[in-house]
Parts: sequence; C-alpha cells; structure tokens
Amino acid sequence: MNKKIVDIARDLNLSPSTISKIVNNTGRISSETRERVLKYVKECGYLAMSNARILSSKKSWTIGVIYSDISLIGFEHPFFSRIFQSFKEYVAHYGYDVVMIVSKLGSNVLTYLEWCQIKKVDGILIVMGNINNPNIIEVVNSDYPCISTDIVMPNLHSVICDDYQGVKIAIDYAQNLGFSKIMMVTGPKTARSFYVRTEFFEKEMKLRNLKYTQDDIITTDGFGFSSGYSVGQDIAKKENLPELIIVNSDVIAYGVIRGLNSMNIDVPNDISVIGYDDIEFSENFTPALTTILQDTKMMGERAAEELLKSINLKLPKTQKITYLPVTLIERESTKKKI
Amino acid sequence: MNKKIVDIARDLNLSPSTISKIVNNTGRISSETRERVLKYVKECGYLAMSNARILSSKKSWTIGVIYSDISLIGFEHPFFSRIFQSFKEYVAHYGYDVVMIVSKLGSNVLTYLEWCQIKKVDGILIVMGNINNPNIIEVVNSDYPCISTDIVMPNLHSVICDDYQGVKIAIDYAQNLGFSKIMMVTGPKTARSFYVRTEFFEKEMKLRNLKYTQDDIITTDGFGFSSGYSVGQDIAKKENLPELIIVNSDVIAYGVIRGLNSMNIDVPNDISVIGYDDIEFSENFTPALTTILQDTKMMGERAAEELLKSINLKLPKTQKITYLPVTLIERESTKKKI
DNA sequence: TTGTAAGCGTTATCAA
DNA sequence: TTGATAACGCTTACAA
Repeated sequence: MNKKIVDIARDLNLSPSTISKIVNNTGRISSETRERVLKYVKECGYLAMSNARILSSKKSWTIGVIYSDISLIGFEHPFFSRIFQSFKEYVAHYGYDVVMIVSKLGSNVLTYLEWCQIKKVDGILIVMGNINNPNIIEVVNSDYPCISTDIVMPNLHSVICDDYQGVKIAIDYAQNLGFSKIMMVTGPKTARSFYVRTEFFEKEMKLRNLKYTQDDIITTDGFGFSSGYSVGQDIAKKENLPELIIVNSDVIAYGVIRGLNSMNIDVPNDISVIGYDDIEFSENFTPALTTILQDTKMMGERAAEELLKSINLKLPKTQKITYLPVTLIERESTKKKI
Repeated sequence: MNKKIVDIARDLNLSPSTISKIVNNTGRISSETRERVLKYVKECGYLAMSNARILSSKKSWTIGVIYSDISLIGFEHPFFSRIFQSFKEYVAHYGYDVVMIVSKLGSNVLTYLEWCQIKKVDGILIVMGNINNPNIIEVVNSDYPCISTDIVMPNLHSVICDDYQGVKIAIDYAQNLGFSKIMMVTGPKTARSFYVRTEFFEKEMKLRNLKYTQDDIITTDGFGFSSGYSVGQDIAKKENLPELIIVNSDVIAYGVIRGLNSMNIDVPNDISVIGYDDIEFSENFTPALTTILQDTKMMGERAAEELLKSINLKLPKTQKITYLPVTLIERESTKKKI
C-alpha cells in the first residue's frame, strides 16, 4: 500500500499540514525541512490522492469536455478531434486532467451543468456544440469558466478561425486565377461557420462588384460526402456554369467534385474547386484539394491557454471571440483561367 | 448552493446514512421512507458529490484511457477514435466516466500506474499502445482491470479483429478474381496487427500452394501516405509485377496506389489493390478502395462490455483474446482478371 | 516555521 | 428498518 500523507508525516516527525504545504509549494517552510521532506517524498513515491484533494480544496484540476453534442458528428471527425488532442496536451502540461462530459450517467440523466457540479470541474471546453441545446446554454451562463472552439454565443469566449479572412483569401485567389463567376457551397446553416461564411461571401462579392445571385449560394442538406455529391450534380445541370466553387468543408468538397465528375465535368479543367479545413486527406484526394487551412493545433492550444487564464483570473463572463488566421493551401483542384 | 446529503437528511428527519442507502439502492429500507426520500431528492435535484463518494468508497466509477502512447498516431486517427467513441458511450450507460490518462501532470512526471492510483480508477482501456513501453507493461501487470483494443500481451485481455480471417478473406477474394501473383505491403512490424498479418499471409500462401518470395512482403517505414507512396514506386520497378497487392492499412494503400500511378501503373487495370480498415475516406478515394472492414463500433462496445465484466468479477488476470469478425468491402480498386 | 484541529461530503460498520 | 460514528486522505485557518 502506498503511504498517505499522515504516514510520511509520522515517519519524518512532522505534521501532515507541513507536508501538504511543502508538496503544494504553499506557506513558508524552512528550506531545511523542505528539502528533507521532498527527498523522502521522492523516495517513497508519495502522491496525493486526487479525490481527497479535490474534496478538501476548491480546485479539482479537472476540465470537462463537451464533444458529441451534435450526434451527427462524433469523435471521428478529424477536424475536431485534432483540436481536442492539442487542447489536452496543453492543459496536461499545467496539471489538468480532461474528462468527457456525458449526459446520461448510469440510470440518471444529468444536465451538463449537473455533471460539472458533481465533478467540481474547474472549467469547460466546448469542442463543438449546438447553440440551441438548453444544456449548453445553461452551462455557458453558469459560473463555470468556458471556452468554445466552435459555437459563438453571449457570455462565451470562443477561439475560432477568422472566417471573414478565409472567404476573402478564397475570393482573392479566385480573382488572381482570373475568375469572376464564383459560387459558394455551404453546409447546414445551423453550424455557425457555414452560416457566416455565406454572409461574408455576399459581402465580399458585392464589395468587389462581382455578380452573383442567390442561386450561386447552395446549402447542402448534410455534413457528408453524399450531400456534396448531389449538389455537384445539380450544379452540373445549370445552364450557366461557374468558373470556381468555394465549398465550406473539405468533405463536402470531395462530394461536389465527384458529383461534377459524374456529369462529365472535370475539376480543375472545367471548374476549379476550393475546399475548407484542410483535413488530412485533402492532400491525397484526386485532384489534391486546394483548401483553406484552419490550424487545429493552434486552436486547441489557444483555447487551452485562454481557458486556463479565465480559470485563474475568475473574471466575469462576457462574449469574446479570438480569431486565428487561416491560410490557403494551393493544390490541384484549382487552375488558372486560360 | 446545492443541498448536501446532511441537508436533505435533516429536512426529512432522517440520518445521512439512510439517505445514502436509498440513493445507492443498498441496504434494507422500508418502501415507505424510500419513496418519501426519493421524491424529495428529485425535488431538490440532489446529486452526490463525486469526489466525496470516491474518497469514502472503493469505487470511482472512472475508467482511465491510454491513447496517445505512440506519439506518431494521435486522436486524429479515425480508426482508433471511433473505437474510443463507441467505448465511451457504452460505459457511460453503466455510469462510468472516462478520463484520459496522461503521463505528465503539471510539474511531475507520472507513470500510467501512478496516475491510476491517485485517480483510483476502476479499470483501464488501452486504445492503442506500445508493448515495449514499461509504463504499459507495469499497468497491465498491476491489479487494475485492463482491456486493450490494440496490443496483445501476457496478462492482458484484448478485443481485436480476426487478422487471420482478414488475410484469408483477402486471399480468397484475390483467387476468385483469378489472381495468384499476390503481394503484401505492411506497416511497421512494431504494431502487432502489421506483424501478424504477414505471418498469416505466408501461412495461407503456402497452404494454397501460391508462390511468393520474401520480396513479395514489403514493410513500409511509417504509418502514412508517403510511406506507401515510395513502396508503390518500388513495386512498379520490379521486373515481375504482382497482380494484386494486399496493403494492411487503408492510408498506406492510398499511398501505394498513387506511387504506382506515378509510374504509370493503373489500379485496378494493371494491378488490383486491397486495403485494410475501411476508414471513412476509402469510399471516396479514387479508385474507391476495396478493403477489409474492421467494425470499430463493435470493438469499442465489446471492449467496454468485457472491461466492465472484469471490473465486477475481479478475476485473476490472464491473457485472453476476443476475436471479432471482419468483412471484405468490394469497391473499385480490384478487378477480375481478364 | 511548524502544529492542531476542523472541515470537505460521502459511505460503511455497528448498534439500537 | 434506522441511526451513530468512524473512516476516507487531504487542505486550511488558526494557534503556538
């Protein structure tokens, strides 16, 4: 059996509180006994039991993670899982554990907030969520520090990529290629990013005096390949084909391209396509996908940094958005106008 | 502030222990007071604090997860993240939380075992790991119930797909297509599955009197696309081309195919290729990849089921392997011999 | 600088 | 069937 704090206190002829202070680097202790204790602690491999610590202190060193709120997309989504991965590594470095928040625990159904309460989490990461979910709203408006890498709402700090910049870059690039007939294909507007990018698209097209109609902005009915596929086929049927399509998700872009192909339209020779995200596979797709890279590693780290900051500072909650830059990765699905 | 167990005991003129018994469904209580308590508990939304429970009881209702043991592959790997996802859902149903095990927590570096001890986990899931990692070995040989969905070693129960069946199915299929010149490309042999599949390949080829040499089994130097790519190019240079290649990972198979393509060899017209895993993208690759499907959802669920079983039964640890069936998904990277 | 003692919120063991 | 009471292992005022 491992020694407990009382054991090592007894062994050293000191009191448990002294040990505690030394181990936690708190209070004033003579460097003499500090060293003596530290040495012995190392020898015994003494480690404080997590639950006892949490029970008797305010901090739990635990961060709850809301992930699969939208059941349509789970852990397998490479975009979000990379954010999570990088977040986890960052906070671990500062001593935090990461626990998945679930809403049904055994027989009782818990709200996210209830779960956070019984676990006494120090903070919450919303990797992705649904702004209409009452559970999410409740958590965001609670006293728990929260950070989001997806949704944006009042009282919430979000770390997201700059969608306006992304859209601008894409259109810039399209123009440099010599195109003016540009379309946008977006995913379900219930997702914030899909929604705002169409707004920005319209704004920028107007600013640049590029013609477009509402028919040039198509919303898919889902997040996957097949949704893109049927949209690709629809586009192929238009009398007036676009020169370039900006698709707001790589996965959907794959579908659009294949849908186009199925109607004998070649990418990039007939139409150029730009994706969004730069997930791992885009490099290996045929044609390799030109796309807007969102740096998921940076998102995770930045979210972690901001969350830890607000845990330590305990500031009042307000809405805040931290924008991260995006970059265009040029590959083979786009081609200069000839 | 939420009520604690003493509060609701006082309110109801009962003792905390009685409340505890009722909430935990333990001990004998008159159905009269049971109902009264349950009603009031629901009203107040009383929920027991997790840490206090863990401290005073044996169980933590927590399962530790070892994931990124091999730093080369992280959460973004769709194969493993899906297993994790399905595992998590299963155990949540039985009241278990899932925490990521990390080896550096703040300033001190912990072994996996130490981490499990301070967290008092009830069991451990090894989603993927390295059998040579002393941390893993220590955990597996400890008293903690463990389950693995990847590695196989003494004292460990593993839930994995039947690699022998997979290889057999692949060769069966190749023969049905009319081929006998079959190669295998495998990933680094440090990964169990990559290793055993080559063993099974040799065994089956012999059994069927199919000719092959050691040159027909190629090991890549990595897990990714590019490793496959260079192998694909190497194969293209052979004087005696194979008719079909079994590649033990979809991702590597993508690379092999593109490497072949780069040397003007078409798949499937010149050579057929079978992958392994059936990750999400294989359907959308060009050509759509014929592959051996490993049912990750089932793996996660089965692993969860087996782990909970051994948590509850506390049997002595022995090596055990639960094999799950695989199936071949026929797509466009393979073609009948003409 | 160190020690005492009272919590933290449950569960578990006995008694009643 | 219910209730005292002692753990569980640590932190933290406060006292010495």
